[in-house]
Amino acid sequence: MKTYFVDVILPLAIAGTYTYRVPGEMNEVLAVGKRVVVQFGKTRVYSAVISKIHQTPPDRYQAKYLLDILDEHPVVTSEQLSLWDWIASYYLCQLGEVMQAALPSVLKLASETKIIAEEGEGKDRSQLDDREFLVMEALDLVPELRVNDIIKILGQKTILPVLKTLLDKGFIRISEEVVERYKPKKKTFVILNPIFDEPAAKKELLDSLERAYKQSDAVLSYLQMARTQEKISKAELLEQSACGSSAFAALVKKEVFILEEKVVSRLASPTETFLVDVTLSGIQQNACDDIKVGFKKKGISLLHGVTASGKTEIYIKLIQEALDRGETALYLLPEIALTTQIVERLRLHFGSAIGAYHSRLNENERAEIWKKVLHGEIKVVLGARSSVFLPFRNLGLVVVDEEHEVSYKQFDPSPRYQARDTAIYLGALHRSNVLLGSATPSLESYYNAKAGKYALIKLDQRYGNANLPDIEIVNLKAAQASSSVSPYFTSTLIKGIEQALKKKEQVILFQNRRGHTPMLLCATCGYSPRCIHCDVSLTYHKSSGRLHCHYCGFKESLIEVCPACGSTHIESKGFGTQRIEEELSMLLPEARIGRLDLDSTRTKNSFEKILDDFDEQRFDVLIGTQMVTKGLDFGKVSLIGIVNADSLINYPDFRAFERSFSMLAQVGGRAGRRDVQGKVIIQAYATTHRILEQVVSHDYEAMFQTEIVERKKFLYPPFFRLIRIDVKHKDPHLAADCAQRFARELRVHFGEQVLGPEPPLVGRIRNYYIQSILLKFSRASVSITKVKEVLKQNIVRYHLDKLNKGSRLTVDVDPY
DNA sequence: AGCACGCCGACT
DNA sequence: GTCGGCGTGCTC
Repeated sequence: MKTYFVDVILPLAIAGTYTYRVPGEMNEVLAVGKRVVVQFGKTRVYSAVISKIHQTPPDRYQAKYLLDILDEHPVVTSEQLSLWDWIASYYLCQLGEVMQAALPSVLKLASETKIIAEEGEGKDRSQLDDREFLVMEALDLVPELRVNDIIKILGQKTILPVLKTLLDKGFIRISEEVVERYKPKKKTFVILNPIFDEPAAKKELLDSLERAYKQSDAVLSYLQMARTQEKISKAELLEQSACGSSAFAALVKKEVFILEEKVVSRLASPTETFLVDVTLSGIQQNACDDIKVGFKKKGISLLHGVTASGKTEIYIKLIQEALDRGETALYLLPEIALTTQIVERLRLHFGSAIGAYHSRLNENERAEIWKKVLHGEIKVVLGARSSVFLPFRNLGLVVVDEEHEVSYKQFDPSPRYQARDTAIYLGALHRSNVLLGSATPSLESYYNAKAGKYALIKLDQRYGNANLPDIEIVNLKAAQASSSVSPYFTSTLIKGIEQALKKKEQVILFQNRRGHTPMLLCATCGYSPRCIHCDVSLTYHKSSGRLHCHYCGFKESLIEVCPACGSTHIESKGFGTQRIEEELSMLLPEARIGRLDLDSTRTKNSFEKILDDFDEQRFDVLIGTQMVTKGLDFGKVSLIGIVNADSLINYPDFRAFERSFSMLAQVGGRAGRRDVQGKVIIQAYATTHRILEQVVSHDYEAMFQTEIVERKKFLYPPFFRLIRIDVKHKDPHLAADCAQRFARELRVHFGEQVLGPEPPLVGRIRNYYIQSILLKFSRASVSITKVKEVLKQNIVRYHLDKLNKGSRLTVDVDPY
């Protein structure tokens, strides 16, 4: 018999794979992509994924045996394993971290250590001490104990020495059991015993129940329900009839009803496929044809279509065509754009073939989607960032909508992957077509398209010929004048809101800052309250009446008196959505106002609730952060107000102008859909800023041309690749020392391409001081694979150096 | 990531 | 003295 070994990926942030020996009896069922149970270290048991099967025994150590194989069929496909490999090497992270991000945690398993009394009665317990005796006594009562139970019994935390001696003396046994946490949801269904099928038998039954009112009602309700539905669940029947659970139990005992347990789906019951044919307008059809030509020529097409130009219909058409060819499709959207609106719209076309995958699903729902995609029951995935990790088969089309969205980049935790770029790689793996879509493409993608890497398709007419909104810029200086009613609102914006309300139209106000007052400042000494864990000033939140840190969540009560100088003269600087809401309700008391930001959408369905209420005009003005910019389609919005555009433009980041343009263009696009001519009012101090001018003239091309020149001049993407390395330490000096040393080390290889270290904008988060090193490599002249190889070696060496202990390194490839 | 091992302060 | 604190190093 052959002896096999397997390399497995563990769900840990550990370098490389680990090799285990396969017990002969498992040889037959071995397969790459199956989950296995392995012991790792002395006590821990994990579920790992087989990445390779071979016959080479490791020479440096004795491999442990696999404990078990969990799956009958692989749950991870070979394409997924290739994708994991690519992510780990491209984004410089561990395979195990990718696995963590990819697999729903239900498919990873929990190990539970159980303690069982060793067989063999009558052992002499007199040699045991009190603690050991207590454990044994507890084991007399229950067959097994878990570590946590023993901690409770003994009332102390370190119980392992106790267990160890018990183990050595042969009193107990330890069983590591891996528990599969995914439990299919089961429902109990009721069937009337077939012996009552005949009408005569039914009558007899009901007669016999004449005196049992509740029981007869249950039967009658059942018969009525059976007319309209195929299956009747116990819960439904009990709800419909006057029958209580004891009366019901009696019927079951008499075998009038027969119970049946069935596995049901946790996912909302899908409506059947409608197969509504999408009819595209002539312009849409042309774009669609061009996209397909682009697929043939380049494999990737970029659809640059202005807001409301009907991109979604084109996506639906292309997805339908992929399905007709027997292929599957992935439709990626940013998290906040994934509303029930869009899911329902696609469900109308694709019925049960569609599955939505996003952060609001619970773990069991995720696992269910995973399995359905794997088995081909779901053919279209509509999902956020992490849906690139699903086990697609025969993937024919990948659509990345709003491809410019920065939220496609995961920042924390590792893997710090860019889902758009990962989707492109995924597409290449499956040889599927990739379509990127946006009203304001990222400079990177647009540059790639212009350079001939992607096909470029434009759609510059709004659907149904709706006009582009009229954009006006007003100077905030006017609001600062003494005669003004408010420092935040110009009279132009206030009048605009009043007019819209008069016409029963709706208004969206955009302020890219949550909270109430971002900064409090003592007018006497200049003191401002800061977070005790991070280097940021605290934001006042009116709802809680406290000061919040937006980085670590720290909260502190509001100060009335300056703790530094005792002055009571404390001024507020800056303003967030809460302040705008407050101010507006004073200026226009009759307006009904709603707010959409991270704070108002904390609870499960609040996001959808606010949007629904707004859509049904239960309030007139929606104030929000960038959440309001995403793919929402409200027919009655005629005015969009940007409360302060400077805060966007002045953000210290090389993408600030690009991001400002797309945000403003996107918010603006919410105005005047369908039949209303939209208006956008932008308030700013820097009214002549070129970005604002480009927004007014809806001139993406001009924005692209000016920005791309800057990017080239200052060595930024798309011409240069960036890698950001953060060195973190609890001690500020050691953070600086470690970073300096590492930068010096890197300069040996990369010279001038290494910038820094320097403290980032927020120099301390959660009590860790940060120093950033930035690497810039020319795309044209540097092999990034080689760079990453060298970088990897240096990172390994960094961790070996004793001088660096206590510090942490994070690497962010293509940072945003 | 855990968890053992090891070395140090503060209490039954 | 031991308990339990955290720092360090290893896991096929």
